[in-house]
Amino acid sequence: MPTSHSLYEVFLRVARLASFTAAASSLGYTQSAVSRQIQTLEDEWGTPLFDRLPRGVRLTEAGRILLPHAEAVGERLRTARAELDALRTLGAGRLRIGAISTVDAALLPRALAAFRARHPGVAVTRTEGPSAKHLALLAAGDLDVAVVADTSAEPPGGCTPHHLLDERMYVALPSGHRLAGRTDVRLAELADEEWIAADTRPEETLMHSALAGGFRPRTGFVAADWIAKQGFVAAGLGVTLVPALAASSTRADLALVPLHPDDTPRRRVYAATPRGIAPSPAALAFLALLKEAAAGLAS
Amino acid sequence: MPTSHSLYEVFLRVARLASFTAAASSLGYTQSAVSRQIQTLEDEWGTPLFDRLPRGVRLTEAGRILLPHAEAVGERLRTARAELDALRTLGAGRLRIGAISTVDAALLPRALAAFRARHPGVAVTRTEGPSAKHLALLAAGDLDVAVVADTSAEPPGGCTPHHLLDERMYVALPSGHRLAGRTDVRLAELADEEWIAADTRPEETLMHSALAGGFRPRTGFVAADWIAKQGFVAAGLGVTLVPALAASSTRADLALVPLHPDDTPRRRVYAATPRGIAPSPAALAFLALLKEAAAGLAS
DNA sequence: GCCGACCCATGCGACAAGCGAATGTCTAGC
DNA sequence: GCTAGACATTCGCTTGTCGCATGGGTCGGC
Repeated sequence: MPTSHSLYEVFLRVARLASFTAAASSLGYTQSAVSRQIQTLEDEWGTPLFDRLPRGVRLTEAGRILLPHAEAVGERLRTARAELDALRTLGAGRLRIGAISTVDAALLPRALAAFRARHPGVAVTRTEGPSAKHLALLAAGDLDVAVVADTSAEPPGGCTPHHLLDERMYVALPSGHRLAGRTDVRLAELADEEWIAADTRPEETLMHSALAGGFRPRTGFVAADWIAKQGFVAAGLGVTLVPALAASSTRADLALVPLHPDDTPRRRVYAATPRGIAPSPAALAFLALLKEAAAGLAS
Repeated sequence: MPTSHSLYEVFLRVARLASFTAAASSLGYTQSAVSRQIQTLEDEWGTPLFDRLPRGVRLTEAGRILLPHAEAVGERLRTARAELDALRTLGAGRLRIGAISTVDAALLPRALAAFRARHPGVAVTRTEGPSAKHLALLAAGDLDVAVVADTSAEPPGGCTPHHLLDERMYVALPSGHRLAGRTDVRLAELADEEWIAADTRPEETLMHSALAGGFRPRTGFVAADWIAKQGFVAAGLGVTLVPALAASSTRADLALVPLHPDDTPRRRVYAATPRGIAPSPAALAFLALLKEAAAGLAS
């Protein structure tokens, strides 16, 4: 409720105390102020609300009709205040998260578990998909937080990035591959391989950061799904890139060889929030937990 | 609803139109006024309610929470307005009537019937009893209209009188009484009779206006109820006064002889309303119907 | 790539509303 | 009749609110 009492609060107090003077001192006003506030209210409603008696006031018929409505209004505003307080203290509200699938291995579940434990009142929804789609949803206001990686060189237009971690990249090879035992590998050594990628255009895939070095992969099969990619590689149909976050959840019959650090920059994984508008309390809290989880994974 | 739009109406309009500028022109304000009104509201609630976008505004989480409450408040006030309008046009409200029993013969029923026919929405309650009791109820605010007669000399303190009619008085005699056939009768001729009255003190009874002439009645049996009085008179136990309004509902074995006009002033029957406070619309309408009914009876 | 259109925020001056203090008016009770 | 209590009213003054004009920012067209 507003700190300066509304006309209806004054009305309710006067009705309860049956006196302008008592209501005034009870609300910290002078009697003349209350007198004029009630008069204002009576002008607004076009009818007297109180009978003025020599020993105080009494509700008129019209005032008696208005009374329950004024009480209901006050009650409504009090309820709204309570709900907004709950929102502020993360006892209520909603949080719409979008994330790319590779962060689902450990980063996102960890942050989500912590968030739900601390703020069970917040309704969390989560969507999965590529980075570009989530950034678009974010800009349209249909998402509160997006956890994405810079796959293409696009800067986060319309979004504020919050860096989480840089992850190195691995190459997934069939277990019998000639390079399977290496401690690291250069892209040049893989120039003859066929690559399993999510898109025919390498700019749209995990390869994009490698393109700067002049490397042009030969795209073989196209598979967006993670399981499918692994299947193709295991069957000896090609090789593919694996970000570090997904390394722990690769099938056992694949060999993961780290890419040489000079060949490709680490992939930046970050959370994005809409730019220009203040993140909700829930989004801020979730961001903090994400950074915590990222720090835990990096160590 | 107030003619100057409340902050909540502005809030609702902005939420609906998703634009300060559109809401402003829609409400007859300038954009800056709406901007600052929303800002005031946000200060009051301690949280932003709208995200400012380049192409308008959008509700924040907090605004989305507040929205249904603001709508409910507006709806409540609209309902209250409708009910007060109904009260003004006599489509609702209540009317508490008090009346002495003699007006129940014709005056009150006639007015009541007309009132209920015209204003069926008004809840009418009615109490019966002596004039003094009703005037007290009126002053205490427990009655809207009292239909009374000036039995004792008391002036209507704290009440505004509305004259209805002056009625002449009759003497009720046993049918075999020596004066039963007269066209009128003087009090002096009844000096030896025993009087049936509502009280041992003649000042409190119908006799009071006759006391001014020096007449001192001999009070016999005391009976407040009208049926009882008639019974005593019919049994030859005394005589009693009958006001004109009750004349038509006397039992057939009594003789009614008009009192000589010089002996007693006509009894004033009037409706009283609380003094100093405005009568409700229902009370005013009922007063008018009472006067109509009184005029009809007088003719 | 620059410019104009659109939208919201803000500074400014003017006006009106709201406040407190003091005074007036009415009623009840002694 | 006079005092006490309660609401109405008057008077200055503070405060808030409005309209107008301006500034900052983004989006779309040339």
